[in-house]
Amino acid sequence: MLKLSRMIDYGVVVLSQMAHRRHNLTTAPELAEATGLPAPMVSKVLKSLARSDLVVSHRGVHGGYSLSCGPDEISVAAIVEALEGPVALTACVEASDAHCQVESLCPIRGGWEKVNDAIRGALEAVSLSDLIYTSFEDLPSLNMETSAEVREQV
Amino acid sequence: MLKLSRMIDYGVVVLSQMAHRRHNLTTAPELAEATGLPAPMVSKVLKSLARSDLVVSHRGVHGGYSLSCGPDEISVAAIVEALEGPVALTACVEASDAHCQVESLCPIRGGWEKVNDAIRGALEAVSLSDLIYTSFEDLPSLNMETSAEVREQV
DNA sequence: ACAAATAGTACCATTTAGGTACGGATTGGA
DNA sequence: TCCAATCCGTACCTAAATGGTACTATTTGT
Repeated sequence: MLKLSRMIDYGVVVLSQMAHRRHNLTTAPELAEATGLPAPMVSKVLKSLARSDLVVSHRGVHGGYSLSCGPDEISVAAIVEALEGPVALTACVEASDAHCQVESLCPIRGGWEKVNDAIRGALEAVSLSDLIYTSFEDLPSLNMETSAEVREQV
Repeated sequence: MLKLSRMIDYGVVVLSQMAHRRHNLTTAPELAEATGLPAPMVSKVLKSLARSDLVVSHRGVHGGYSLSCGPDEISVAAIVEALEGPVALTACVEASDAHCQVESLCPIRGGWEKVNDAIRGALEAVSLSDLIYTSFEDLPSLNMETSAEVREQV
């Protein structure tokens, strides 16, 4: 579970890159170049981030994007919400409604809220800078195979 | 994000149903009938749950399934792991490896571990009984439309 | 021996996500 | 005034994951 979409992955990478150039306007192609991600994807991600005001866009000839605030003020929850909508879990099984009433015990109803809150809290507690400033040393170099595996069953 | 799969949804519903009949052996068809879920799905879910020892299976004529322990001992994390594998988030973007080194700043690497831990902790903190024993009153009745919507952008 | 149950596997169909392409809008400069 | 660089929005396509079904084998009580 929790296979977070590539969009979020991209989003974090891009935002991290921007954090290094804070307050410097950077264009989408530049960020694509710097991160090695496909340019259209970077563009797409930045648009979404701009819609949620995590980054500020400047149109026109010398336009570009810049972070709207410091990386410690951006929570992972905010990034996720910008790119995939509100953080929440499914509520109840579709067909179960009728049976909940008839059988008098589809006991779930709203119980997921607790899980939602727990997860939302967890994501809000981690900031972009938490992700960035992690020990760079002693981390195994990832190659395409391993990271693909890790991505599995997430 | 966090659109939890229907398998997990089913799993929780089935486990909840079983919790009401604790220590009573119940067959997969019975559970399907009681929950209103498609029988093959219930069967599938139970098989997975049995593989992870969340339920105990008894084969043969008067066989069936029963919970292996109390609903307060089953965490949501355990259910998720039984049905979808280990709880973890993607590590890094595939193509970024080369660039991480070359550009010297794909700063993420392992930063996700913090998020993983936070989420895993959140899921482990909520038990099946937490999901079950929630105020039944004053919960809006869900119909197929609304629950489908809720499921969106989870 | 038979029937009721779980176990396992393979398979299909639909949805969703990743990714691309294109045309429009905005702005600064030649 | 026009052009070029940039962001914006939408639509579209392909590929993979998911939801769901079917079938066969295995176990076990009567």
